[in-house]
Parts: sequence; C-alpha cells; structure tokens
Amino acid sequence: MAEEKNFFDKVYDVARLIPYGRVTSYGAIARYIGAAGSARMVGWAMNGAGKHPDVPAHRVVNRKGLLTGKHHFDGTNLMQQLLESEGIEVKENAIQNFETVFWDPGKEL
DNA sequence: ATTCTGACGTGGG
DNA sequence: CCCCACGCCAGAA
Repeated sequence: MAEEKNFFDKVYDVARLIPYGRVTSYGAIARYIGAAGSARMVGWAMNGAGKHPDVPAHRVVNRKGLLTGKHHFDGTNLMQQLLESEGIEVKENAIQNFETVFWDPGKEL
C-alpha cells in the first residue's frame, strides 16, 4: 500500500488493522505511526473516524483500558455494546482482562 | 498572533 | 491503584 502522508490516514490505517475482539491504545497507535508522545492527536484523528466506517474507533481506548471516547459515540453505551458484541467484557467504562485483549501494532506486526 | 481545549502518555509522590 | 504536573500537536474562537 502507498504510505499515507496524512496523520489522520495513518491512524485510520492502523485502526483498521485491529483484529476482531481486540483493542489497542492511542499511545500504541501514535508510537507505531511515528507520532509517539502525540497520543492526543490520535484521539483527535478519531474524531474524523465517523467518516470512515472501516475504522473501529470503539476498539481504541486509553492505556488504562477505559472507554474514554464512549461519550463521542451516538449513544451513551454504544461503544460498550460494540465491544461486548465482540466478546470483550466491559464494566463501568473499563475493559476487563485488558492485557488479554490488548493488541499492540508495533509488537504484533 | 494568542489562548484554550482535547477520545493521551509518562513520571514522580 | 490514585493524584498532580508537564509535554504534545492540531484546530477553533
């Protein structure tokens, strides 16, 4: 694939690679695309993910495994339902067995 | 141009 | 685990 030069495209590209039933953190993606330290930009990029149906933003959480971005989805618990539908256990906006379902792009790839 | 905010991360206590 | 402070970069007012 051609290398995306846009920061957003890179984020979307990695997010699309997240396997089913797995989750990753903003920092992991940021580091993989070469924007280590700018994890905030990853989250910001996700703001435009709504235009990219192939981008599973619900599989991206912060390093604590908290569904910090659930507030940005249509419903209040849409993100949690999506994760639960993939077999991921979520409790109080926090992913259970986070280390088990965690997927690191720079590590798995 | 300046200021603030934001789906974060890391380090120290 | 919690809390606090700093860094980070892009965009909106």
